[in-house]
Amino acid sequence: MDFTEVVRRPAYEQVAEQLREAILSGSMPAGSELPSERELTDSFGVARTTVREALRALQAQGLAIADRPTSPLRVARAAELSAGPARDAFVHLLRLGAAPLSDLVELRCALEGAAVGAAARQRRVVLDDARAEVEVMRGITDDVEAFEEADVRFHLALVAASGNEALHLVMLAVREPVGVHLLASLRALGDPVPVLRRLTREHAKIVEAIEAHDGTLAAERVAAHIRGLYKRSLG
Amino acid sequence: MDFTEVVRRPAYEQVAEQLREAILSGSMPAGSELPSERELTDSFGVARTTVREALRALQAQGLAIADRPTSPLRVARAAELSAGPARDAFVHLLRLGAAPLSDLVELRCALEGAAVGAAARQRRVVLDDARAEVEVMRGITDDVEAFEEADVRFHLALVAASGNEALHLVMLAVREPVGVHLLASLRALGDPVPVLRRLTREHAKIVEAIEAHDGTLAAERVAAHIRGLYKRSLG
DNA sequence: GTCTGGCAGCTGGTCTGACCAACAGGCAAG
DNA sequence: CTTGCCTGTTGGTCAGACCAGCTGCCAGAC
Repeated sequence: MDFTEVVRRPAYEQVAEQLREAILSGSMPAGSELPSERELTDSFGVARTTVREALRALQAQGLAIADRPTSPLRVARAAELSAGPARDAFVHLLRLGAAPLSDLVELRCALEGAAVGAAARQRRVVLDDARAEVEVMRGITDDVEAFEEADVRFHLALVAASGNEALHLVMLAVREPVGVHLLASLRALGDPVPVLRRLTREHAKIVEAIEAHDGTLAAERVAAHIRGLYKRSLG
Repeated sequence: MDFTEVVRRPAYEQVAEQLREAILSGSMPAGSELPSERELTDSFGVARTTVREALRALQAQGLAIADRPTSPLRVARAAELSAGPARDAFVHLLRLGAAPLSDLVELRCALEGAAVGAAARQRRVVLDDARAEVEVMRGITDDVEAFEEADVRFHLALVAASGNEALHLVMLAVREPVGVHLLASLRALGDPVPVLRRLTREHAKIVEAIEAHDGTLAAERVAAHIRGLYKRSLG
């Protein structure tokens, strides 16, 4: 006889599973409201506490969203999913992974290199946001905090221009821990002005390469730019 | 007067937030057990139902894990995060249509390209695992399932050879959602034998390039290999 | 001595029933 | 037509209870 191990799945998990499948399969349209907790209690034949635990799980995964507290949950739309918990998953991953800064920088180079390559391949690239941030940076002289913020927006705009949501997601997650170190490096500079000027020029050059649809050149420039940024931190 | 909107955060969310921060900050080491629900009830001064809702959220995010049902929760390890919620995030993204498969393939190219590049730069590369998998694939004729499994191990070995933990973690998450489509493509083949042969040769060529410390060539070969794999799926 | 059985005290899983605050709608008095 | 109240619904929270499964201890049987 070969017996098979007994499986015990908690009720809240089964409830969550069914709801999850209903959402992902599209039988509950994005944006529509979920049934009230008391209704679900009847539908599944479990107590409200059980239903609530299932809902908390769905909420944490970003498949269900509460616009305001105390308002009924809605099925998440695609865009909301990537903006919220999906990004958190990678933020948590990188924080718990405790990867050294050099690894994160390497990862960032790979992501952004691929992003600008993809952006350059597009027939019509939307780079308005990126260009706008370059202008912002041109207007900054020695305010490293403001510069760093513009820098974040610039690089995210680059990745957004690629139109690749997966790249964008991971980029969002990796940008944060790495940005902290950048800011520290900039702050440690005696005279930040020439450095900020140089970085701004590099940004402009990257945009130029993408506009010229030269993906290889753009990728090279991005990689050089990023590695240069963290050279000091990495020693 | 400029008033600021009143913020109301549910108790379960605040409990989850505190626990999450404790986990991510490392004050609860990975693998260690969380306090029992009744202890947390006392610590936070809330009812057990509230604590449980917070725990369900952490569990859904993958930060807390129950080995068996009815066993106390433990703090997750990084690898478990990439295998769990981060992977699910991609799966949900795909199913909800927030990102096409081609985006994930593109991401995978970027990650693996960077990985083999980094591996080639190392003075002494450890490619034994990758080579072993190539041998396994050489021994397979038409068993696509076994081939796919060896393929997974091969590509993970490549990324592991780069020594970059961040790349590895993200790769773990993206590999499976993408692998499902690969398997479907292979199954759809009338005669898989010549295809598997070709893929095996490509794998061997990639290993060769890394051993020759030619990162550029290795990256090119990896990218071509991966894109070729999914050409059918992408149409 | 070792092994067995059973008890006691944990844990998580679930339920019941209750109360409150916030919101939406209807309805009546101004 | 507005104001204001009343009511029913929703989510948020609580207290208390019970069960099932696990763990460790200890006494009795061999």
